[in-house]
Amino acid sequence: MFPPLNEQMDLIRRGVSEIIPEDDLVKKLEKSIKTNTPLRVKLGCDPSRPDLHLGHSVVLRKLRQFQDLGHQAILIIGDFTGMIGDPSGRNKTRPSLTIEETRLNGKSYFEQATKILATQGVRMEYNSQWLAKMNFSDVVVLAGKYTVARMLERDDFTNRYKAGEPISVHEFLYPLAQAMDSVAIESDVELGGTDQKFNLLVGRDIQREYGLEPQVIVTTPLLVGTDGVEKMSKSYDNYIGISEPAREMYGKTLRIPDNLIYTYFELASDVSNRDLAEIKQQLQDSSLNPRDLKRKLARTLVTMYHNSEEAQSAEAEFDRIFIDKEVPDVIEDFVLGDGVVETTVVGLLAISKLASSKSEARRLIEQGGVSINGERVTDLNTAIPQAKAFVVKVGKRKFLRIVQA
RNA sequence: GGGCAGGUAGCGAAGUGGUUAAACGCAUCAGACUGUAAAUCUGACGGCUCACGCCUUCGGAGGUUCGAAUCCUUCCCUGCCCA
Repeated sequence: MFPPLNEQMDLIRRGVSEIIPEDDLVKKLEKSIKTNTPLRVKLGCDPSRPDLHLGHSVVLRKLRQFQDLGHQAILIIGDFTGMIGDPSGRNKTRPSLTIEETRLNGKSYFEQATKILATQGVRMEYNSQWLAKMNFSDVVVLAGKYTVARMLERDDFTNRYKAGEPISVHEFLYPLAQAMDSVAIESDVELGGTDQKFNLLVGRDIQREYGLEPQVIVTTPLLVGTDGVEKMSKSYDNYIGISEPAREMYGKTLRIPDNLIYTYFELASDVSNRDLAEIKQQLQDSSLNPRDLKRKLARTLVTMYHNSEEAQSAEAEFDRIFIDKEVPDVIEDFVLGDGVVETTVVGLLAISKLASSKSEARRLIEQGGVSINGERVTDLNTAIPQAKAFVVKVGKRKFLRIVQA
């Protein structure tokens, strides 16, 4: 039923940052093969941000590999923890979510995750199932199993503490709550990004405290965002969402810095190791224009999350707009109603939301960022054309067809 | 409980009575250059106005003053130290 140990280890090791401890994983796999029992592989999901991007895909793809090897994937939707808020400290007061919201987000998360996972084999659990049932004495007992000094080992806490930034007491409860998830489902392996290492390790300790065999932790590298600096994250707006339209996905991919090309192929795509080596070679000896590799990457990603026809069409569209400087084949319409009294382009940009205010609209025109039917608007007083329909372009890639009623 | 230091635009950070819509950096946006990218350069970066200008901002609320981000009162929040 299960592939041989070496084969499993080869696949699991690929593209991971750390396996802690690797020996234990070997033992667990051996036992799994011997007893013909799949390992329970856990991945925690934060339902407060239900939009998955390529950064999430790295660890999800790792989970998928475990599935492919015959193991049991368990997605934990952190609805309980999501209700309390986020401990990362970066987003100060994230509004607490209601049960309904977390459920909804959890569902959406699952739907997106199944673009990567093998749907039929996934088990999904909401952690409120067990966390919400704990009473205060349960929590006290749990909290008694860990020390403040050990909590402060976490990078995030240490840094904030040294920087004099606030750390709320309940934040210490997060790793513990997450650890209880591992206790509840008796996970054999827990996956996470490298930034989750501390939390995952706490899971081992707490499982041991509750008389369980500690889970093995497998961390995957954090994918750098399209800015080439920060980790990919929605709050930095440097992400490529896996549910984005093909054209968005294609365009965003083509805009990543060159030095990310290899990493994206390695962590976010399915290209074989041999192809990876070739790509690395081509990037090093410049035998191929990086642009061509980037186009290949973009096609690959769009194909993964959509299909090859969409990828072709996205590429054609991109060339049309940015190379041939033409108008996209599909442009959203904006209907100017009868009651609208706007007569200048400035007003038009503002009401059509192409600019956030009239001031910004003026700014855009002054800086040469606005054109109508391909002609750059240079005068702030330019009136709206009389034509029934015309195309307004703002910046490099915002288009809108204005239709006059 | 006591003492001290703070809360300024998306972020970081100047500014301690008028010439400050508020230096500077980052981020962002537009333009040039390119490969569409990076790097670089230029410009913009609260709102309303063609413009002179006007209006709203410096944790909240009051107050002093011709005039406050800057002074006073009070409330809220954060960090540090002492107990």
